[in-house]
Amino acid sequence: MQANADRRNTRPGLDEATVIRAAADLVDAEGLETLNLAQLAAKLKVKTPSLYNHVSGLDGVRRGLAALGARALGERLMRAAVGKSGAEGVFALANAYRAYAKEHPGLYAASLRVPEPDNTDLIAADEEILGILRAVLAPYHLQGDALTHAARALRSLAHGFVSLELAGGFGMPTDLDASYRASIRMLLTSLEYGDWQPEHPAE
Amino acid sequence: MQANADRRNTRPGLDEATVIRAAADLVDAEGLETLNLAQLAAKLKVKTPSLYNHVSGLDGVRRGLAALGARALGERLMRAAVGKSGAEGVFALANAYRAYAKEHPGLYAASLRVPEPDNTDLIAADEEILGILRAVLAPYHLQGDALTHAARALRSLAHGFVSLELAGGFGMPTDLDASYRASIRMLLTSLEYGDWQPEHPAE
DNA sequence: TTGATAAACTAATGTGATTAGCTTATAACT
DNA sequence: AGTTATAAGCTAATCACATTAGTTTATCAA
Repeated sequence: MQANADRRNTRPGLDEATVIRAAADLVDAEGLETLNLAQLAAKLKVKTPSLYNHVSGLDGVRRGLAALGARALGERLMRAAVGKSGAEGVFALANAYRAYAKEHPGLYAASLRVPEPDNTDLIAADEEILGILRAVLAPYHLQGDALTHAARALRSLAHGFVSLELAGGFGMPTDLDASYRASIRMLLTSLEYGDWQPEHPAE
Repeated sequence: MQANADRRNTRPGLDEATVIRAAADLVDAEGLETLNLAQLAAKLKVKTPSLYNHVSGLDGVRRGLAALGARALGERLMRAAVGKSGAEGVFALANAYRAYAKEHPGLYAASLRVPEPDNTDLIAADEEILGILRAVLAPYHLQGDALTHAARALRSLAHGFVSLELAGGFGMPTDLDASYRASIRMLLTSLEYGDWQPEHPAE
């Protein structure tokens, strides 16, 4: 029973994590939409039905990708933001967000699906991302719901920019790095200026 | 030749616009991902292969949806922004953007695909949207690339917020309308404050 | 009335997901 | 060492859907 606690399985067998990781490589290289089990099985040197021993079909793979993608993004943001505060922290966060999405476009897209209530991994990872944003914004001493509003604005801006960039939605050739920097700076200016809140903090 | 100019065709025949419109209804009701030709054909009381007389398969439908969606969004924005300027115009635009995306989630999502160079309708519609944004931001007298940066920031914020909202990406229950309003106001505050530009306008 | 055209249809093919049921390597236990 | 249960793999079959080929037929122009 507990004999297997300290030993690697010698069978060339797969497990769920391996399948999901392989799928992640595929979607980053080929796109999320064209993901299919035949290609995934071939990459793992296995026949398609064998995958069902480890994941619940194609949708199970997608659920796993969502959780993995959100977790990886969270780790990346955490690493970028640790030890930084204020404007420096916000810029570091925003740059890490964009860099991650561009390095892992398929996995990033996969993480944006509506979370099923039973996908607790995904939900937890989403909450951690939100927590990091809030932590970086903490120095601005936002009152009440203002911190939530600001965190949502920052996430929306980062996600929206990257998502439009990847979708080719910015027609013009004007430098995208400069636009992103400027966009983040606009948000920061408001936070520093402090006068954007409708219901002004009581005191 | 010109005998048909003033008369409706009595055959129950379809045309491309009718097919795309029916597809638009479907994707708004059922989602973009699950769109399929069998369902679309059934809705039009026709067998699946008959659709190929009017559109180039499923991908042709998707291309048509992208163009229709972008055009409809542009019209909506235009109607919302006409006659308004400054902060009022920006809010009207942002609210119209969000309302449109929530009323037509499938069509909105369809409009975000990477535009093929030959999809001139889509490209033109995208440019018109950008033009409306720039027009509404004109009163802020932004110099050089700053107008482009601001337009991109506004689009990114609106798209990002709505897209995350539709994807269930905001876990918390805090009022979404208030967050959206606050996010837009942050952008506006920067525009009015004016001090967010790195390369400050020369004069 | 007749012939051309376009739009519909049926039939067939291919890809991909999924399920059922069989086979066998591995690990636990004698 | 031998036995057995389990889990992981496999083949075969089914179903849904997209797409193409080839046929039929309604409409329009002569």
